[in-house]
Amino acid sequence: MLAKNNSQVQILPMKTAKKRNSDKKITLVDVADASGVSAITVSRVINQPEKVSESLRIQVQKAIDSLGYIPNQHASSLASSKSKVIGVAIPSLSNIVFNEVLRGIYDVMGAAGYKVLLVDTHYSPLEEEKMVRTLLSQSPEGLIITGGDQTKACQNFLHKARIPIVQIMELLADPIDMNVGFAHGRAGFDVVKHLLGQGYERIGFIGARMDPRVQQRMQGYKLALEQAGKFEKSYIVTTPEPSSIGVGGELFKSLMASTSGVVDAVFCVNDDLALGALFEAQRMNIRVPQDMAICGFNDIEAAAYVNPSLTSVSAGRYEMGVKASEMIIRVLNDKPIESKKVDLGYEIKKRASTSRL
Amino acid sequence: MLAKNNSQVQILPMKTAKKRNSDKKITLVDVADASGVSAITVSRVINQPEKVSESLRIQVQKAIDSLGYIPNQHASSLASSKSKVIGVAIPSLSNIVFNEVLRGIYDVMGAAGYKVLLVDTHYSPLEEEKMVRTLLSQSPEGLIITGGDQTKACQNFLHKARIPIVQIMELLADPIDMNVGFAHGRAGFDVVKHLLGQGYERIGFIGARMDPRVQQRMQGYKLALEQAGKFEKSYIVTTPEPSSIGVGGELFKSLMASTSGVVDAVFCVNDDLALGALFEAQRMNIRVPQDMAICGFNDIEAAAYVNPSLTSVSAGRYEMGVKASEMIIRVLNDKPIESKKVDLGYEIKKRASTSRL
DNA sequence: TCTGCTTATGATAGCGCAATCATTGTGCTT
DNA sequence: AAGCACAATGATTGCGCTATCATAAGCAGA
Repeated sequence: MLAKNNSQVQILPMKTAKKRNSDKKITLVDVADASGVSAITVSRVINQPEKVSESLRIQVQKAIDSLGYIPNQHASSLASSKSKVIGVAIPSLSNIVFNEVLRGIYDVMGAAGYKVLLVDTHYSPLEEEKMVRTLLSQSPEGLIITGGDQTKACQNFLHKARIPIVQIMELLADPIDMNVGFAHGRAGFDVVKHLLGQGYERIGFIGARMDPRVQQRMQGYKLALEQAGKFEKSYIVTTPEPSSIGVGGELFKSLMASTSGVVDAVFCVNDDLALGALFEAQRMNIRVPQDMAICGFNDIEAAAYVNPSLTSVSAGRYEMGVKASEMIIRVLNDKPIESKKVDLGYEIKKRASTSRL
Repeated sequence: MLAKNNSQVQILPMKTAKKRNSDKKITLVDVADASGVSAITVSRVINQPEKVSESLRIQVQKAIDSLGYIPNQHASSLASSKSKVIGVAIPSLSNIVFNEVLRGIYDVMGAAGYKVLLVDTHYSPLEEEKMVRTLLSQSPEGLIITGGDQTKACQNFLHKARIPIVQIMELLADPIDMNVGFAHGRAGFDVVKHLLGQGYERIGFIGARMDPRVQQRMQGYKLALEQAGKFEKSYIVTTPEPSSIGVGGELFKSLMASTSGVVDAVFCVNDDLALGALFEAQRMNIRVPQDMAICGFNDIEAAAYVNPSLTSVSAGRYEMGVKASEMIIRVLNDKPIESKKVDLGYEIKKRASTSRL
């Protein structure tokens, strides 16, 4: 640091130092200078190459490559008010259910040139409000959020944002904007009907986390059993903890204990719990499906392969991500969408674990 | 502050029109006007509240709330060259292994006020290069990327970025900056040693996707068997397809067929494959562990609960995300880090599926 | 009373880019 | 040859915010 005379004009120690003093960030103007054109032309080469003559385009591209120029998205977004960002809020990163949804979102959004800013709300509306603020501060062009459990303030922000928003997972009576999901309550109802149809009589319920979707499934379960005159409150075992295979096993044990083993079927609100129950049943030497039916939810891959294979409710989660993304993109491109509400439906995959007939 | 006749004191057209014409976006200046202070003061209330007197702070905060002001991060980042964004590149969203890592990253980064911009490279260095450009264009303050398989151009970009970068998952001889992972080769080696120690003699290998980490595990497998004089090329079955339980079952079947069933143990490069093999073995009436040992990798939750429980290699994936994040944050705060390379180690969880003794 | 110091607030400029409008050049029509 | 349309390129401006420096006000010590 010897020759710090003034600041600028100092001669570099070695003439050889041809390589750029690669310290400061390279900007559009640097590229423009290097290729002898104006800044705006460089901008065009990047964003609307068809508007620049081929010779210039190549010339500029060469400068871009050799300088290793990477555009500053913040400046670009600020100037153009286009961020190419889509915000996504999910309640849990660990819940594999959202993986599939995310895959759908990333596949479609990625292909359309959008970045995805993903936040985790930890199943908390307050956290969600905070996260939505974070998302909105990035001026996203669209938003995908989970469920309809937003705080009042959050709803306000969302309405004000004036961007396409899709609420996913469940069907909402009064969506903020668009909505893609399926009817969890009905699915729970149908599961019980299926179990009853297979001749099971005393159907238990195992739930964890108890988020709004899970509650809806439970309501469906309850309704079906009440209609059949077979509802028994003590057959329900739940925990606010996050669900897991381990928790499923524990809840199954405690259900068996508290009901003296009279229960002959369990509806588990997701496949983790169901696998836990199944494995635990095996350890307890309870035969599935002869003495005990077990039904899960989500139809994760293991359900089809475990022995006995596990009945579960399948609901195109990947498609949900795809659909939500497509709707946003259509709106952004001023194309019409068929409907603001999309019911993706579900299917009960009837497998060995509930098949006594 | 009185004499500001010029711009301030104008009377609103309608006394009644109290509610903002909520159309245009609300900016810092709007808040400043509404609360009768300068823009910079509003900025301070948001970013360095301790520098503003309490009375003003409250006054401004009130205006912020009532207007529903949300700062524009692009403008902020542009002006301050601080984005509060951390870029993360993983090779696959569907692979649950990365879920745990991501959780670690989100937990730490979220708590420290950083946003996470997550991209999926689909196990392709070319795709990764593109994605890294995308990440860099957001001027992230740090980067977490997977493995060491970057293209030359990508490495260039990364070096030029002059931000803290952590390469995760595997241990690298020559990391770009920092590195957190564990030795996959050694883990594969140790698995085979364990199987040999249990008296298994003809140890097969099942692999899918065959990314660099998987290759390393395979090398370890090979080395250990060669040292024992028991390596048999035909015992290796792999596919470039992504791994899944289904694929695991298929590969197991084809291994059994091609080796006429002489193999008495399989090392599966991950737990999906191992579960697939296990379930398939059950269907084929092959007794595990008596006639066949099965070992997985990653130690997903199911491994501990399935019957028989599955031996697997556990490797603190959540901790990997946490550690990588913490290192970046330390560097960003000019705090020293113990080492640029961190070996998180691994542990073979010895369970029933490989226990013949 | 003045100096000097600290704290609270403001004015100005500029971050890097694209929207907008202006300018130039080219070929075509009449 | 004049007029015109259109394509290719450039100059200027401002997006919304913060860094930087300037200013005002308050107060201790002499």
